[in-house]
Amino acid sequence: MSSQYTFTGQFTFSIDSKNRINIPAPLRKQFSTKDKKTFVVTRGIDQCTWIYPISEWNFIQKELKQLSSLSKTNRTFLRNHLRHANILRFDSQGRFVLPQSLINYSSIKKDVTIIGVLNKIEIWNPNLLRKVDQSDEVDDQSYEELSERVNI
Amino acid sequence: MSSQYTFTGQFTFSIDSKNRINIPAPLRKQFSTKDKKTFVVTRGIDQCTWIYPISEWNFIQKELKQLSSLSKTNRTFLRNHLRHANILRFDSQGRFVLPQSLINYSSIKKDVTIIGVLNKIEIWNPNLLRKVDQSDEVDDQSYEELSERVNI
DNA sequence: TAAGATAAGTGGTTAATAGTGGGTTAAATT
DNA sequence: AATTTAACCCACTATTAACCACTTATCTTA
Repeated sequence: MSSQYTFTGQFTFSIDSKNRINIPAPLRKQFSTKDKKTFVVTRGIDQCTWIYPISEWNFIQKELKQLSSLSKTNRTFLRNHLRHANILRFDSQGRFVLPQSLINYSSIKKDVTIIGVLNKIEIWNPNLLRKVDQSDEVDDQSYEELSERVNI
Repeated sequence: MSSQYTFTGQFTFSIDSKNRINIPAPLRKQFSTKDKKTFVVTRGIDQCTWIYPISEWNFIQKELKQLSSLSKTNRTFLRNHLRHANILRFDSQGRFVLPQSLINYSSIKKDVTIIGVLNKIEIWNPNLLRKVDQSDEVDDQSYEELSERVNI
């Protein structure tokens, strides 16, 4: 089964004094009525914030339940990327408040770069994104192996 | 399965003060009704802009959806391909506005050369295209390899 | 071949929407 | 009860997209 969501594009917005971030209209428009403006924000694997429409998130959760907690990699992954998950909705203007913990994790200051990556949306500090672009870090071997079994 | 689109030909148009570019009528006419004037513009591999009819792009997307974001290689690849992709429609005059980021990437000034390349359309700065034309001439080895796989 | 008709390319104006800021009220927490 | 937090509402501005209009080119037909 494949996702209904096909987020693409890049947008530069700003976070306001009340820690609200606007979801770019082209992405927001894709939200299906059944998802009722509801989504999950959580830590990305890189130093960014991930946003999943709730139906996508439910699908991922089902996948993750298959993972055995005996593996250290699995435990670490589940710890780092599930416990920071917040279920949120965007307001009538299309905004939501980004939790302080994720602002810290993503090093968000004033400007944010928002990009669509198929079934999820990423929120970046523009400077960090630039850096990651250029670096050629070596893949984490454990995650590489995990990637062959789970599709998130 | 193979594409319904067979774009061919070369056209020289201009981009207007509002960054609009006209899709040449012979190419535009090929758009099927189901694609509803919708297409994706994104970075080409060379220093140009690529246009895919939405149904063509959906093929590509289906492939991309197979890639797990647990792999760093995949994440970087997906990000950099998807964030420059814009879903657009042409207006009642057959034009669309080329996003500023792609104008920069393709070094578009005033004139553009638009060429049909089977299932996609390319938009070039005419001067760059000339340069690439000349430098690409003798790469016999690559063509040799290609000849073993494709029969044209 | 000439003239009219149709389509294509280009330019500009207006109306709608998106992004942003701030204030007010309701809810929750201590 | 007081303070903080979150949801809701209103408003301003800039950008964008829809609309209208004109000119040039191409096609058709007498």
